[in-house]
This record gives sequence, C-alpha cells and structure tokens, in this order.
Amino acid sequence: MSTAADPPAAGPTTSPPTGRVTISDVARVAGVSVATVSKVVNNRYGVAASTAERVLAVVGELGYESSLVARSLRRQSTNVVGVLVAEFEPYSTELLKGISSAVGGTGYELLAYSGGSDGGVPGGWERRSLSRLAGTLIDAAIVVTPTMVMSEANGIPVVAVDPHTGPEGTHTVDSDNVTGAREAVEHLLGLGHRRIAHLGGRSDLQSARLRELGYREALEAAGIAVDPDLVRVGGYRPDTADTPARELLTASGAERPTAVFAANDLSAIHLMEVAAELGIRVPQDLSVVGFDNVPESMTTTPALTTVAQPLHQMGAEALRMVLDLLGGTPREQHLRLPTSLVVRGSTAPPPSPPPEVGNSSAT
Amino acid sequence: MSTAADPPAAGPTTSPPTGRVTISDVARVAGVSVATVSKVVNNRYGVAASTAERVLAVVGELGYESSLVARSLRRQSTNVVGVLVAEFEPYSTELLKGISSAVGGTGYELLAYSGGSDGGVPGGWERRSLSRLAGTLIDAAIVVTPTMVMSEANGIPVVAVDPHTGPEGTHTVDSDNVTGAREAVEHLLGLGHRRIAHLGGRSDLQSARLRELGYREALEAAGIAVDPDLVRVGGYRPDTADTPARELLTASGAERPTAVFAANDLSAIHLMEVAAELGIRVPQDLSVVGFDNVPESMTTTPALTTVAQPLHQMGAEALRMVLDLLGGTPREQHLRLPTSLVVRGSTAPPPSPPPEVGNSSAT
DNA sequence: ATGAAAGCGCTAACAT
DNA sequence: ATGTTAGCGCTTTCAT
Repeated sequence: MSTAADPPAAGPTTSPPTGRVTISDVARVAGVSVATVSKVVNNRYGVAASTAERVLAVVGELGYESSLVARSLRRQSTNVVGVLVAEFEPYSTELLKGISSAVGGTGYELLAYSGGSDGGVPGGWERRSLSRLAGTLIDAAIVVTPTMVMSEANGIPVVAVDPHTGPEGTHTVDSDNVTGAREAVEHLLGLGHRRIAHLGGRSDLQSARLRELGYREALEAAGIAVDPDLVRVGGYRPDTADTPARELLTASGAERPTAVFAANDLSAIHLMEVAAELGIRVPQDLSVVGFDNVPESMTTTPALTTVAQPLHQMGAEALRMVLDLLGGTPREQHLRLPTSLVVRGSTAPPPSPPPEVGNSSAT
Repeated sequence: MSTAADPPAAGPTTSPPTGRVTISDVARVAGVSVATVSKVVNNRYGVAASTAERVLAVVGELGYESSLVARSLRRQSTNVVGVLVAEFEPYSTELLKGISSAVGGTGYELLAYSGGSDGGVPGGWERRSLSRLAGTLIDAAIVVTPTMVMSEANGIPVVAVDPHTGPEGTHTVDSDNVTGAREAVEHLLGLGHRRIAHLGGRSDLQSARLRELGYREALEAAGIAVDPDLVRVGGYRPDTADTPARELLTASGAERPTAVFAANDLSAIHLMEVAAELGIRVPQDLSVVGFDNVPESMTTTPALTTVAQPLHQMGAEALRMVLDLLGGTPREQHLRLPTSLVVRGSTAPPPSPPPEVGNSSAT
C-alpha cells in the first residue's frame, strides 16, 4: 500500500537515503575495503590495476569525492590557505581578488572565512577563527586587518594584512600610511587650502594614528599650526562619522574648513553626503580626500580623490609571503607597499578667500 | 652543543611544541576528562559549577577553541553556509558582499571556497567542491555561476546564482538577461545607431545565449536584420575577447559597427582598450555597452554604460533562500531579479552617417 | 557529577 | 595485493 511518495525500499543497507556518499559506500559497492578505496583515490602503490579500475568506476558512478573535513583531520596538510576576514566588504574583497589571482598555479586552494561581527566578543574574531581552523582545515592563514596581535602559537604560518596594531609579532603586509596621508594633505595645500580638517579613524587603530600623523606632518611642514577644532574622530564607518562630520561642516563662516582629509573612503563618502545635505557643494565650497581607493570611491558625484592602497598587489604579496613561509623560505617580517594619490573630482582650489581685515571693500 | 636554533626541550610531555591546543590539552591541564571539557564549552548540563569555572579558566589561559573540522565531523550541523566559487573575481566578490550583509544576525557563518580552475577538469569544479564540503563542513551552499546542473544528492540545500545551464534542477537566483540585453540595444538604437555589433559570451552558457537573444530581439523589433559578421564569440574574458574584438573593429569604413554590445563588462572593457589602441575614440567613433555593472566598469575612461545586475541583492536573496530551505520553509524554485540600464560615458549618438548612394557629393 | 567508550570519514601503519 | 586496525579532535550516549 505504499504511495508514490514512498520510495520502494530499495535496500535497507547501511546507506542513508539522504546525505553524502562516503568512502564506505564506495567500498561496499565495489566489494573492497575502505583502505583499498583510499589507496586508489590517492594513487598509492599496492593495488591491482583491475581493482583500481573497478573502484574508479564506482567512484565515478556514485560521484564520490573525499570529504575535506575527514581528510584534514587525518592528514598533516590540506593544501588550503585560509583568508580570515571579519566581513566581506570592499576592502577585504579587493584583497581577496589579489590573493586569488596569485594562487593560480600554486596548487593551493583558497578558503575565505568570515567569523566576525555577530555572536561573541567584538575584538578577537581573528584569534577565534584562527584557532578553529589552524592545524586542521588550513595550512596557513592570511588575516585581514586584525585588531589584535596574532601569536603564531597555532603552529601555522600567518601573515597579517594591514594590521591595526602595527607590525609586531607576525609577518605583515601593509602600505605606507604616513606618506599616503601626507601626500593627500600636500595635494590640498598645493591647491591653496589652508583650513584643512581631518576626519580621523579609530584612535585605537594603528592605521588611523599613522594617517593622522601624516596629516600633522604635512601641515607643520607647510608652517600651519594644527587647529584642534579641525580634528575629529570619525571611526572609519559611515554611522560613527556622521556626528563629527556635521560638527566640522556646520562651523560658521571662516571657521569652516575649506577641505577635509578623511581617514578612509567610507567616512569621506559619508561626509560628502552630509555636505550635500547642508547645501555645501563639493568641490566648489569644499574639497574632500579619502583613503583606500575602494571601488565605491568612484561611484560618488563627484568621484572621490583618494589615496590608493595597492590592494590587489598587497593580497598577492601576502599570498606569496605565506607560501614562502610554508615552504621554509625565509622572508622579511614586514613588507610595506607604497600608496599613490588618485586625483578625481572632489578636490579643487578653495573658494575665493574671505575678505581680510583692512581690505578696501570689507563689509 | 645545541645551537641557538635548538629550542631547549621545554617539556617532553604529550603536548607537541608546535600545533594547536586541543581539547585533550585543556582536559589534562584542568585535571578532568575530555568529555567534561566538551560539556563545559557547549554549556551542557551535568557539570559542577566549580569544575566548569576551572575548565573555563584553563580554556582562557590556553586560548582553546574547538576545531571546526573535528566538530563538524561529529556533529550534524555546523552553522556554516558555504559559498562555492570558481575564483574570486569581480562578479563573485560583489555577490559575496550581498551575501555577507544578509548573513548578519542569522547566527550563521560564511565560508567561501574557491576550488576551481587549477588542477582537474575545467568543468565540474562545483560538483567537486560541493562533494568535498557538503554534509561535513557546511550545512548549505550557494554556488556561483555553476556550469553544470547540480543535483541535490549531497543532502544539503543548494541555491545556484546565475547558473550557466539555465534554471533546471536546483533552486536558482538570476537576473533577467533577455530584457537587460534588449534594453541595452534599445538604448543604442535610440541614440541612432544602426550597425550594432555583439561581442558574445560563451555559446555553451545559458546567460550568453539569452543576452544574444535579447540583442536579436531588439534589432528585429526595430526592423534591422542581424548581420552575421557583426556577431562574434567573445568568451566573457579579456584574453578570449581580444581576437574577436579586433575583427569587429578593423572592418573597413562603413562596414565597421558604430556600436558594440558586449556580453559582459570584462569583455566590453577589453574591447575599449583595443579600440584605444586602434585610434578609435569612445564614444565619438564607437559606443560600447557592457553587462553586469561590476565596479571595474566605472574605472574606464569614459566610464562604461552597462546593464546592471543587482548583485548585492541577488546575493542577499540567495542567502535568504538557502536559509529558508534549511529551515524547511518552502520557497519558489526560481527567483529572477530585474536588471537596469546604467548610462555612463561610453555611449553617444553615432558619428555622422557616411554619404549614401545618390548623395550629391559622392566620390 | 564525571568519565569511559564509541564513532563521524578518512589515511597510514601494520598485518596477512 | 588486500584487509585490519588505530587514531586525528570532537561530541554523545551510557555507565559509574
């Protein structure tokens, strides 16, 4: 009395109706032991050609593929490099493109893991992800913008890209934050700006401190004192940058900066939105420079002038470094790549200077 | 006689000098069994408060985190959704951003695996990756642009995004390729173009066929016969598009198209480079339209007019769909999202038409 | 409340 | 040439 929905109990053997094909399934169907199947699929010696053939046939028929998990648990290495990120956003995905292009032909596969944000403690996602994957799933790891110092205690090579804590414990790849920031500000100075504000990052992060340092250096070199009112913490994110951006832009008259150097593109873009809301035109009334050159920086109107980090190249170098480490090739601990200024539409000379004291046509 | 390179054999206990901290290490140090440690870290009942406290202290001290691999091997589910891609390129990473933004707050983690290209057979990476991960490492999978039909025989929910074989076996998310292509060509027609070429994708891929269909439909609706010389296979990639692009653009005089609709952005961008090389100005001498709207389409000069696929949204929808499937919520098999034309600088009216036969000033 | 033991799928010694 | 066994790190009955 079975209905059509009931599969006609083909065989109440060990095979569950659902689920994946395991090595035991192959062994049973081929009439050999699991060890033999393992030898066949791994091209080990000691298997008769006829047996191998039969096993391979069953493998093809059943579509068997060894489980990465079970295999890594047993084996020493997996041939997989892990890329640990907090989240897949513009910065990490650009890096990923560079890593991916460099992995071709190396025989390694890539596994990008996003174990950040939700759930546990805000900081420390990198340590947690690393502990969960190292030694079992991945042979080496590239950690993107870790907030904490990574100890290599997990027994696998680790390369940190743009570590927020500065190059310390581990091998690192980053870009020249200070020079990049200085060039951004020098660009504004060259345009004639004098009241240049800085919408900073997070004061606990190395990159933010270095970018602010570059800002200060450029100003001082030009003989301009840094006005504390013109420096705000923006937090790197649109939401955290909102209030400081408003404070900067609502200053009255001559107090208002004619240009802003933001610590990253995301906050620069948000500042441009705030400016638009306040009726401040970019670049006529206000020049804006960002940092990172993520793809999003080209989508604004006008497009954002920014300091480019060579993200693809940084990713590729990080992969090469971690593979060298894996192979025992000694590598320098820190690799720093140069930034470059990308001038687009958001910067222009400042509006005509306000009438000075003693000017003939004042008031 | 030990050199500085020899670590001073700290303790020949069971703990290897290298490698990760395992549950046994914690158990040994805390003086309890591994079962107890497991119970503590998983908040199971039946552990004395004092014991739990002690174990937790050791966990913190040693920085223990359970291995994803070992845990998944034993457990039914892993709370990890896999994203299977052939490679991390602009298309898949944009999707990834959408998937990542939608995963927040769901309690799931993301694992993007790139098991394509190198090594084995060109086709079938998706089947291989799925077999390797399904059932053990990941609870569900989103497969990006699979070339083959995916059977759900792996026992886990699968959603295919932009499947190259057309919506058949599995659940799918894609965009309206035909309408998108038609709108692209209608845009060119509206600008006054009549000789419109098509730099196609790969003829074995569904999306390429649909885009060519849209191209043909638009032309026919306008009463223009499709010139076979104006249709070339571009293969979706810069390298494969090179020769066909040259063939299209080196046609002499009036034979040369005044506009090209390319099957994707990458081949459109390469065609623009070829045009520049040949001294053909875009958009004055030639209009170009792409498809996808990957970030790279904004980096060209002029920026590329293209048909946007809502990639972030498609990724987010794919995640929602696969999570629904996981939770047993019934979902429609196919979800198709609309495309939209993004007009940028690479399209303009055609150059003034060549003198017609019977024109007074002809030759 | 705690621990011993089995077993997830697989590979690698070690028999036979 | 093939099979048996142990064990990777972990969770989970089942005893104690």
